[in-house]
Amino acid sequence: MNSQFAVAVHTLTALAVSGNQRVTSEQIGESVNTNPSFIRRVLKHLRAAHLVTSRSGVGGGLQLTKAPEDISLKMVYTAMRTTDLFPLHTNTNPDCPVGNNIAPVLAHRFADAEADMLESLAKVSIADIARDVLTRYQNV
Amino acid sequence: MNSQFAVAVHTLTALAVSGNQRVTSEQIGESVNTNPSFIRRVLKHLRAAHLVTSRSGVGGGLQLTKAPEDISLKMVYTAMRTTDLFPLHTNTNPDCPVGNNIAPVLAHRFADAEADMLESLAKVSIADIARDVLTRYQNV
DNA sequence: TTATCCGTATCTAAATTAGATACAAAAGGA
DNA sequence: TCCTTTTGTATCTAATTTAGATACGGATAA
Repeated sequence: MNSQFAVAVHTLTALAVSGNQRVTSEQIGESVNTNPSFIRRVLKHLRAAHLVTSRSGVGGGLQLTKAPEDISLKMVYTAMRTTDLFPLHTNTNPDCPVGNNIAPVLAHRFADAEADMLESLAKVSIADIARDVLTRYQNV
Repeated sequence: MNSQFAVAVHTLTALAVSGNQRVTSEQIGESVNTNPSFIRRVLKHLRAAHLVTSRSGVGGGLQLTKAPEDISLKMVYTAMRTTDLFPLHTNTNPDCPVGNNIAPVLAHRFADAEADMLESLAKVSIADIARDVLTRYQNV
């Protein structure tokens, strides 16, 4: 169960809710209920995608590089993505008409489905998530 | 790498290409390049979804229950699905506004994205895959 | 100079995945 | 009736993935 995409969204949402205050990976870890090291491993991807910046030392921590409205879940998914959404089987039999040709056919169709999924994620921003979370919080 | 969805599509495509002839799990296993037992584990899901029937003994094997045009990749995905497309992290901190409310918010948004992905898969049938495979085969 | 905090590496335990084998039961043919 | 084929399922193992845990050098500010 690879929950890193969910953890990444959680992290960015926590940053959004915190306004412009710096937040440490330890604080995020407390909210996610995991260790700071795991959070920092997730942050590695978010930093590479220029969604957050981080600073060492006293008063350091994390900050969003853009407004929450300008960070879509598509950006987050793309940043965190390490494997295919629909993994292919490999080493199919080249002596079989199906085995020899199925891989590129599936790759193409699966890519289409993944692209459609990304379009769906593109419509949701971290600001949307933060608003949903805060609305739920205030209604309890 | 959970390739069972790909293997399931491969299996159904092989059945479609074989017309109405019965095919054994050993033959499918040769095409996929895996052991018959694994194929039969995949078939368990396809049988439960009424996409194939199987018969023991001499001349036994597998058969589609519908025309390939009437089997969508959405049906196959749904049949094979055992885990969420976007796994959630659990045990988030209930004392944090974000930790206490993020799970249902993400579940809702992720479900939307998964539904859009399924709509995409619904547009592709096993007949489409079989046609693509045979076209590729004949053009080599 | 000291206390934080990040970035990264490493180790471990748990879970998942698929390969391999085995065998009872079903089903058809001799 | 007996034999062969094939399924359905169980079990075991090895490889891989995932996340928890710890550690530590380097950056940063007080």
